[in-house]
Amino acid sequence: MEDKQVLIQAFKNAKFSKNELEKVLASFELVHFKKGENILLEGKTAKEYYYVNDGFLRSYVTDYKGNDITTGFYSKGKIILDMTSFFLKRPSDETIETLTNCTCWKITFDRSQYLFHHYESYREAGRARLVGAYFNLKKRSIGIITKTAKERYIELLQDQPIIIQQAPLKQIASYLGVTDTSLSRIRKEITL
Amino acid sequence: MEDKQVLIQAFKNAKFSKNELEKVLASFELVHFKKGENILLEGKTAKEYYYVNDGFLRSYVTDYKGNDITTGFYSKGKIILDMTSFFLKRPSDETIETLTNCTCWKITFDRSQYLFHHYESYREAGRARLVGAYFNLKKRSIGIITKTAKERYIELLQDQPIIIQQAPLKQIASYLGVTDTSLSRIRKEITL
DNA sequence: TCTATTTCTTGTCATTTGGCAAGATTTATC
DNA sequence: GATAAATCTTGCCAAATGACAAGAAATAGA
Repeated sequence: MEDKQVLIQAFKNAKFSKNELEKVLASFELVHFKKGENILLEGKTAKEYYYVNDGFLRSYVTDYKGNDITTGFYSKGKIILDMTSFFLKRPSDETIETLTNCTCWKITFDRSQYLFHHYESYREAGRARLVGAYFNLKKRSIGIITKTAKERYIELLQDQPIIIQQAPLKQIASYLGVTDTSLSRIRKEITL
Repeated sequence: MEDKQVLIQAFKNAKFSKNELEKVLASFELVHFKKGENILLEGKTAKEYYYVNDGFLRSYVTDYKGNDITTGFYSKGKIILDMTSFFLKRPSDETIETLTNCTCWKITFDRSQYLFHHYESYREAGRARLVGAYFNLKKRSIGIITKTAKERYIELLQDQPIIIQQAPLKQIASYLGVTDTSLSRIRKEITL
């Protein structure tokens, strides 16, 4: 049974009429992914975006030394959208992979674009989401500058414990901007 | 004489009709600031945004230790827009100050909002700008994680020499995420 | 021009974090 | 359940960066 609770929640702040909300919800299609699949590959252009219905995913980039840096984790209700690739139609610089079996609500660029230009509420919601993503990223980069690795880890533990629980240490480490060795020591120190 | 070259340049990729472009350009007003003025203050809500016509500015936040962290520098042609405050109507967490006498093209929220909802090209341009800002910020935070302070400094020197030339060392240092002491040493090392 | 103030440099030393490698532990596969 | 593979921990030492303070240099005001 398709329960669109995740989507309803995602748009709960948008000021849609009943009819508009239905049009928006009807624009999403449920898709399944197996653990280990890439739902977006570096170099490909994103032609859709998703909301996580169930499962756990991450996005990462490969730096000039060949290391992969995790740029985000996504759990139920989170949006999966490589904005740069999706909106600017450029090859993505990141890969998005499933860490578990997943189901996601998918919407295509064309459909999203249609909604964006025809429904004021949809574009307000979209803009707010974009701005929110920018805000979070800014907060995170200031954190990298002003806080120690330990402080950042504790903050992540408090704000998004699901990441600590589900993701492997190495991926959490690169997400926090430390080596896995260091993160292992930080963990030890904290649980003492 | 009011030469709107800066604005024309800023919207050069937008697909405006001649009439639309004129409407957009007419929405901006030239304002003057003296060196040392705050054009946005932490805690206040941004009710307008700007394009720099002439001069040099920076934005900064104050971290939990009381240090100010420079989050951006703005020279001719650059947009000055605290997105979070402007779009979400929230008190700003940053202050924007002029580092020289400045002239800027100003547009109000209400006017921008009008254009956004009435002109498809304006909202496409706005979205592209937002996505571009997100992309730059992401690139910068990945840089903080993967590169040494020296590498980041060299990169800044190549990409935006105007910042190195115009801003005081301490502000560049916090922008790069290092102490002023370290940056001073990095400079020395490079010019050897 | 002459102070006063701010900015920048430099020395010394401490702290944080990284790099590498070995071993322990957990997880996957047959 | 046994083996292989991946993940995590730990020890050792090196490199990067920070903290503090003193002095030099540049800049701003009077």
